[in-house]
Amino acid sequence: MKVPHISILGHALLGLIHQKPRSGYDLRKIFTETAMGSFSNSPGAIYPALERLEKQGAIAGEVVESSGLRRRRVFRITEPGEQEFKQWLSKSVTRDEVMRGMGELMLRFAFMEQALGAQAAITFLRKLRVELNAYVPGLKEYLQQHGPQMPLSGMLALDSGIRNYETLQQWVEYAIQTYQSFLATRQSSSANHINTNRGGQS
Amino acid sequence: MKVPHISILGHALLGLIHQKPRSGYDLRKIFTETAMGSFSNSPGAIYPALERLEKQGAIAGEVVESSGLRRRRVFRITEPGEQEFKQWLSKSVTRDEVMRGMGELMLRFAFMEQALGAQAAITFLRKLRVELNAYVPGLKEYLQQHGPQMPLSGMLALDSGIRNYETLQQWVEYAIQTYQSFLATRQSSSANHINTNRGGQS
DNA sequence: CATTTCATGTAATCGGTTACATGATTAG
DNA sequence: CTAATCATGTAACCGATTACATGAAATG
Repeated sequence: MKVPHISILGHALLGLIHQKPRSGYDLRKIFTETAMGSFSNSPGAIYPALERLEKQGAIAGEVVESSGLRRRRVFRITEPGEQEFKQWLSKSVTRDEVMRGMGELMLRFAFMEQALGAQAAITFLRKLRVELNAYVPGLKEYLQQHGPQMPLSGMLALDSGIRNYETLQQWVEYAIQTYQSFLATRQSSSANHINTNRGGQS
Repeated sequence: MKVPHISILGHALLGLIHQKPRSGYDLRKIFTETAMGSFSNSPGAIYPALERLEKQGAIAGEVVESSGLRRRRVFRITEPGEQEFKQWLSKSVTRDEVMRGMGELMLRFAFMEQALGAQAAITFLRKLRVELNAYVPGLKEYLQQHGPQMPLSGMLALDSGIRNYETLQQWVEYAIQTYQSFLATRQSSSANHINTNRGGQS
């Protein structure tokens, strides 16, 4: 009921549990073995985080004694948890978030399609494009003005950050196009015979 | 004397104070107004961090009553502090650091030239190049293998991360070349007139 | 004279790190 | 039988966030 605040790690866990029920050990493995390695895989981070989510009613754990293995607590997402998760995903892209680093934004995006659909992902990308276009020129201007008075390594470090944002701008264009042709392909099974799925959300 | 551990924020503060003596307010302004906006500018983060550094003997504060303004505590770096700072800068680039994100690595690099000289910066970049070249192919392979089974947004998010690393690889090449011609220019006040870049080392 | 800016702090809380503890099950 | 892996926890510590407090000097 009461969902006071959930950390980034908490939302990562929530998102993975939203995909399908998982145990703490499953989640740890994901953080150690997949590309989600930026999150802590330490039990001292994950188990307390799961406890908090459970206490908040966002997930529910059930002890499972599957075939020989040690008892596992498998968590599934609850209704309030799913609501909170979707609300988190629905948050608009702010300039501030873009400035402080893309970590949480990318996490949101990565979960977005499954939970909210492709259209939401496109909307997200469009807003991200707007914010990037508004933010990046100022960064470049800052480099041009202050660069010459900075030590070379400072200037280069700043340049690296700017290059990352420019790469991100290119990626956003690519991602939008990818999604649009993805949607086009989906709905163009109409023409004359198959019509695989008529009622995807538009 | 005892320097048990210093956080990233602590090292950022230490580096800025190493450049020249600064007050807490100066440091806060840097974090709010310059491109170092990824660090917390909140007094509840900075003043306690400064206290810790002072207690550890890495910096020393002196109250200054300059012309009309309110009293300020201006911190300067101490000998042990400078030693610790340079040791931190001298840490080698590890695969693990590269994987968990470039934040601290870039901070180190940004301060490196002033504190350790251009040669150290080049050495750092070369090691970073090695680690990137060792890490990135695995990421791309991971995407190729698992991408098709991932939701599109997950795949794109991973692609964004890979693009960032590729951009970083390009940046490293650029940065190495920039430093090499910088050094060449410096030492070429010998020949007879211009000789802009003779011998980058290969 | 009131508001803004300069400047430094403190207290509550919370989440992550590190390290340790435990016990069951499978593999060699 | 012993080691490795599966699996879940706990406790101490520490640092960051948030929000509040204070007070002096400059600005209008």
